[in-house]
Amino acid sequence: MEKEHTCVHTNEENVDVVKKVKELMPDEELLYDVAELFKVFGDTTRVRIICALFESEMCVCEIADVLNMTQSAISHQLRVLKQMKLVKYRRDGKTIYYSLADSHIQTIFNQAFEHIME
Amino acid sequence: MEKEHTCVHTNEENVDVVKKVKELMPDEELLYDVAELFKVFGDTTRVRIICALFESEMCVCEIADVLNMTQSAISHQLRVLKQMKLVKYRRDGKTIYYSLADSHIQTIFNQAFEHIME
DNA sequence: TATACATATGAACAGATATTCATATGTTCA
DNA sequence: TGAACATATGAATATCTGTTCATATGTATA
Repeated sequence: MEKEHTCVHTNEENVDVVKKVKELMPDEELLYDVAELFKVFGDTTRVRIICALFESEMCVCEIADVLNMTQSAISHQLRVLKQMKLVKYRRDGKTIYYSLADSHIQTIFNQAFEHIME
Repeated sequence: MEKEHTCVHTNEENVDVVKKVKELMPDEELLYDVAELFKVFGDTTRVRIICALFESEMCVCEIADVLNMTQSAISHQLRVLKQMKLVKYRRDGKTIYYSLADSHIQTIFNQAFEHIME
């Protein structure tokens, strides 16, 4: 059984609008994943890490230096970025170099910058 | 005075990398604003609202119906979207119709979908 | 193999945030 | 003007999340 409508409005002619939009909505799972992805972008530290990596691949301690933050804090955030497949890494001796994994990221950020500029 | 370096690494030849990236980083304020914008996208309810509005302008109660949520919850989130200038609205009698304010939003979401699809 | 270096991780605390409930504001129409 | 409808909002609560601190893991070198 359906939940009752929130207003009279949707009980009349516009029922089809609601119905149509419901049908056109992407899968719940995809919507959830999108929100999860943006959640990762929704933190100043991670945004700064990503913007730093736009310029050059770097090791954890270099990133920490650029952002003037703790190695631990950076490492925790890199883990999040790694889980989301937003960064990749390569090992060179003791050092691990991180870089961006995906070209979509740049596009997304550019659009975000443009939205803010307006 | 500068904070000490996190590792030996950055005390040697790569100091310039750190220095160069530091210079190229966007302003702190812009980075903060970007994070704030993505924070807004980082919630399932708001993502669902936005995706619903991709299809058609709707009033608050219609959105509530589409998402099967409380009018109050939707109204709170619309306020957030309004503050970020992501939605605009028009009044028609008692009813207020919301729609998306910006074409960048669609681009950002499309790129996000593409990233997830991979 | 012992030591130093680079990175990762677990637990804990503090701060942020989404929903609910109750109610206020604003609009239409009889 | 009063009743009904549509939307907005304040306070409270429960949940989530980022940093710190301590420490563990992994690698190179003397």
